[in-house]
Amino acid sequence: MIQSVLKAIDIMTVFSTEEPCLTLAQISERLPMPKSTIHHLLATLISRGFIEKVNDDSYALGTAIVSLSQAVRVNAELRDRAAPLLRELAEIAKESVYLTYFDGSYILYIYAVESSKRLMARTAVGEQVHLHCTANGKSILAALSPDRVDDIIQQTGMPRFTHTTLTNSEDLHIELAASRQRGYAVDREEHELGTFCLGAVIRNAAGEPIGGCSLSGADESIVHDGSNGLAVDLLYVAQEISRRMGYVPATPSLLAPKSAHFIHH
Amino acid sequence: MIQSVLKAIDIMTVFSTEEPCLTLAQISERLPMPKSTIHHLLATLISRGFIEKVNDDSYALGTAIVSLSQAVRVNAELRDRAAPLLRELAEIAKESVYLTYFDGSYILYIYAVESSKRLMARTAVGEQVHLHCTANGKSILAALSPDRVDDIIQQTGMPRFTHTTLTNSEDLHIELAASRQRGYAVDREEHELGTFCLGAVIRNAAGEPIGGCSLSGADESIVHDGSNGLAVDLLYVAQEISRRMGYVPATPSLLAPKSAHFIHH
DNA sequence: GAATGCTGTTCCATGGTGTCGAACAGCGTT
DNA sequence: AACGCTGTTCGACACCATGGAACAGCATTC
Repeated sequence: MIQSVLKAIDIMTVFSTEEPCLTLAQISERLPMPKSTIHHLLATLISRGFIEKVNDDSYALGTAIVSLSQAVRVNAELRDRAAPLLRELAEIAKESVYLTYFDGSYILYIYAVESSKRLMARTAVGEQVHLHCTANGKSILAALSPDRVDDIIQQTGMPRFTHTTLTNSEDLHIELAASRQRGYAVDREEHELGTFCLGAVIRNAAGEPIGGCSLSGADESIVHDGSNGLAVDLLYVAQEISRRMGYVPATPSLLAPKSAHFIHH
Repeated sequence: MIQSVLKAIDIMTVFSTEEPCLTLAQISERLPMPKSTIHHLLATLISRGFIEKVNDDSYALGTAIVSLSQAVRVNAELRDRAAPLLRELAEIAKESVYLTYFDGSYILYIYAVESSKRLMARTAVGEQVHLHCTANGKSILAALSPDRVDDIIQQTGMPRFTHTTLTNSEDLHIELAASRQRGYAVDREEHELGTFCLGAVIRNAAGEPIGGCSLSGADESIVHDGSNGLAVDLLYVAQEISRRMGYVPATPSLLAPKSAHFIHH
């Protein structure tokens, strides 16, 4: 463990969306390091564009980080294979589409096609979210063993976000059984009021769940069973992404996209 | 300059979209450091999620970088203010919309609403591109002094990407004059064959150009003057983003969105 | 207007620690 | 069984990161 590198990383992780700009004094009161040490590290990070100075008296994360994230493994291997399919799905559904990566305990949003109906300013890409409260997360949990599910919720907890959030293990397991039967998971404002989602799991060559994709809308109708063919299209896309990741289904599915718009790649 | 931090950064920047996974041996042959040093640094970066191991014998950039990029200044200050407007624009135009940040020499793509017409898998977000060959870049150059333009092209050069790329200063200055008159810039497959763009500049409170936004399509009709109201809508959006960044126009513009769909915020 | 509190920045001696060669271990190939 | 190739661990030396203290720039204050 190289201490100066750890310190440099600690400095970078002090910045947040809420506080993108910090002065040296603010950084030093959040970290147990003397100002001079922080100053040395900041100068080093500035030289490589990881930190930038704003207004001569405060610091912020620099653009080099945005460029770097292009080369992150999940972006190159998962996102870039999934993106064209997700854009098609978004167009057909006329709703926002999200792609997430499962890191073992949480999901990380790695791609979004955001419709104009989505009013929130901040894009979800880069956000880390619990599994129990999203369609994406529940589609992944439904693909894991019950023991594994219990391990994860013990580790991360099941915090409440809205009045519909599932907050105990029993309810979650019932919901996961329903998701397995349907083939996809549903989120009825469980993470965010005014957001309803359908989510489907994505698997790798070993058959393990590695992420999910979801359709997200502000209208409850999106989660009504069979009210439209959105779920079928979502499942087709998730299956096709899995196939591109090397997954070979045990029982070959004949699932075809409902929408005639789908180009077969 | 803390050397171990510089080395850690050098290691991270060895990874690319083309080679997201590298073995220790591959890293060491690209960098003038002994394997053991690289190994120590990798272990440190792994402990914070900046690097991850894949398949027990190779390394890749980890997901912590994706999360970090959420807190990068331009994302928090520019992207999050512009995103809702850009999503509306994309919906009205039915084309891809891009937001770029001007770092002084290049533009960096920081947000995209990608339409299903865009076939390329990789999203542009995170990519750094020259100014002279994109609508976004030219709208920024058109807002700078001729001297500043010359400085930039001397520094970065004017590499050719397609047969329509402008590759000499004279042509560029003529084109920039036309852009100034129109109020927006045009890219006729100058960066990528099959991609036509309209670009408009975004300014900060001091009136300086800080970036641009663009409409991008695969069809040449998008750049035909007045063939549709897309340019007007684009200019409205760019102006509104500038306003949100604190810009107060010297001569108050009465520019209103042509499209009746536009919600006035 | 001098003094005070705050910034960010620089200096410098000390000892902790990053460095790098060499040795080790785990595989697949020859 | 010996070899070449991985990634990994060890250890001693020299370097350099460290952090206190001093400096400088700038408002605010008395």
